[in-house]
Amino acid sequence: MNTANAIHEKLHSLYPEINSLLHPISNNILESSSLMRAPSGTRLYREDQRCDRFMWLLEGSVRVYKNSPEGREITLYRVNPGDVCVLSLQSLLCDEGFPAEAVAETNLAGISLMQADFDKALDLSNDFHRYLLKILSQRIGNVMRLVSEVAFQRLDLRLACLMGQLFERSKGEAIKTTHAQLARELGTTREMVSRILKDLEHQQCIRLQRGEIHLVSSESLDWFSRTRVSVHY
Amino acid sequence: MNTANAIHEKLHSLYPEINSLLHPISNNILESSSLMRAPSGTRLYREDQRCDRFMWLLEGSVRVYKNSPEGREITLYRVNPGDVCVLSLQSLLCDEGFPAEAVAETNLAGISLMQADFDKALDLSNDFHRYLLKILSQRIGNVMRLVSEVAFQRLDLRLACLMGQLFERSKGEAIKTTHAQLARELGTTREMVSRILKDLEHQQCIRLQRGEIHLVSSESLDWFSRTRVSVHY
DNA sequence: CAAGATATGTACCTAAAAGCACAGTCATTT
DNA sequence: AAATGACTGTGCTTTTAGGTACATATCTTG
Repeated sequence: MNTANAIHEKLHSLYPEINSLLHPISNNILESSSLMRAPSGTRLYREDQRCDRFMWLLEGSVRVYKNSPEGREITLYRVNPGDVCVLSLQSLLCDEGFPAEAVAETNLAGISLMQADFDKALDLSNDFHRYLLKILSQRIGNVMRLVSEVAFQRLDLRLACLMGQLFERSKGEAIKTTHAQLARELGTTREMVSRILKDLEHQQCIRLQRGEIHLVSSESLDWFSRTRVSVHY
Repeated sequence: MNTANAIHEKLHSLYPEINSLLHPISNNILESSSLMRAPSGTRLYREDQRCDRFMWLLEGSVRVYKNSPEGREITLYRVNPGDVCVLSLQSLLCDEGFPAEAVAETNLAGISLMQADFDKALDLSNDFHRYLLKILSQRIGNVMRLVSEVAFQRLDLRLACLMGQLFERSKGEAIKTTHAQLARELGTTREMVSRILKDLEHQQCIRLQRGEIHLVSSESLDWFSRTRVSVHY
């Protein structure tokens, strides 16, 4: 396939750290792969849908979440560049449909393999399936952490922790998001988020503006989220 | 190792369905494996502990759960015969400790491999690592379902659903358990379970006795738990 | 059987989360 | 600048879950 070289280069430039891992198999994989692109907002999977392709994300970010009957949502995790899409794996390996929904948060680029090619790649390289096992294991650990957070942690702590992570990511720059978006992360309602944020503002942790949240005191914010473990992002 | 044949026979007699899967590798694996036994109640892993062995369960059942700071617990899933211990995998593959606790609910028997032997087995058989990928994928799907249940479902529904599964298992025979045990399944308190059960008794779904719960009307019970998906057991 | 230990029932209270209703506020488009 | 739509703030109510504190019941074991 004539795009193989381009993909190859992209992969290697973006993820030097997995170069060595991929090296022995990349040529074989890429020969039968194709570059996929999808615009921001694309619904990649719906609940219980089957899927017949294996996806390896190169660029962008995918949000994987669950819906509630009442119309709420909770984010389970994100797929970031270098990550394999755990969900497509499940669909390929088990005979079950998809256990969640997935949507592109940004424009995406990725490698896509047909089932047969995926099988071939899997058999070709020990490093490749070892990589998959590792990704899956990590994911499972994170989802298990999420269970215990949802079951045992108060909402204000979970929100404070989430913001702590976002601020860490942005290096203290203002977070650009809405209350409704944060609610969809945590599986709660917009009102609850508004209330808690207002509270945190009164406590001099943050400053609120339409569409963004500014960090005022990371110490005060940490006061809440300490003892918490990373799940989101 | 001289126990290899015994293990081999046990494996094949207990799990004829995975015979074909194991066949090409079982001899290689079993040569370096050892049969492990543990009495009911053994704590197999503690949170954040590392582990250096790969476990394959032959007999018994392991409960994997999380603790809350307030002393509550929630069951994440169970490891049943034929299942590989996902947790030990994570510990072996990632550099992280264990994300949960695990305890033997019954007497256990299983195959145990040292890290090096596990690696060898992994490289030897495509079927073996494919099997692992499948188990991990299924597990992840179940844990994701659990997240959405905990986040979105009312406690009485979750409890009714859990009992529905237990009664299905027991074919309608009385469930032998205590309210406190059920609370530990669901991540709630004993009092809540007592209250909800009493409620269900008043609604002619069940009949309560010390240490056991009798099914009165599976229809009434289903009235609650319909639309739910299996997570426990 | 007496004495623990374990299991259950429940009245009462508090707190967390959600739901509702609506009033503002800001930004973009026409 | 008026209109529209997205976003935010908040008072009020209700629901759900949890916590306390006992009372009672049932098992087990010496």
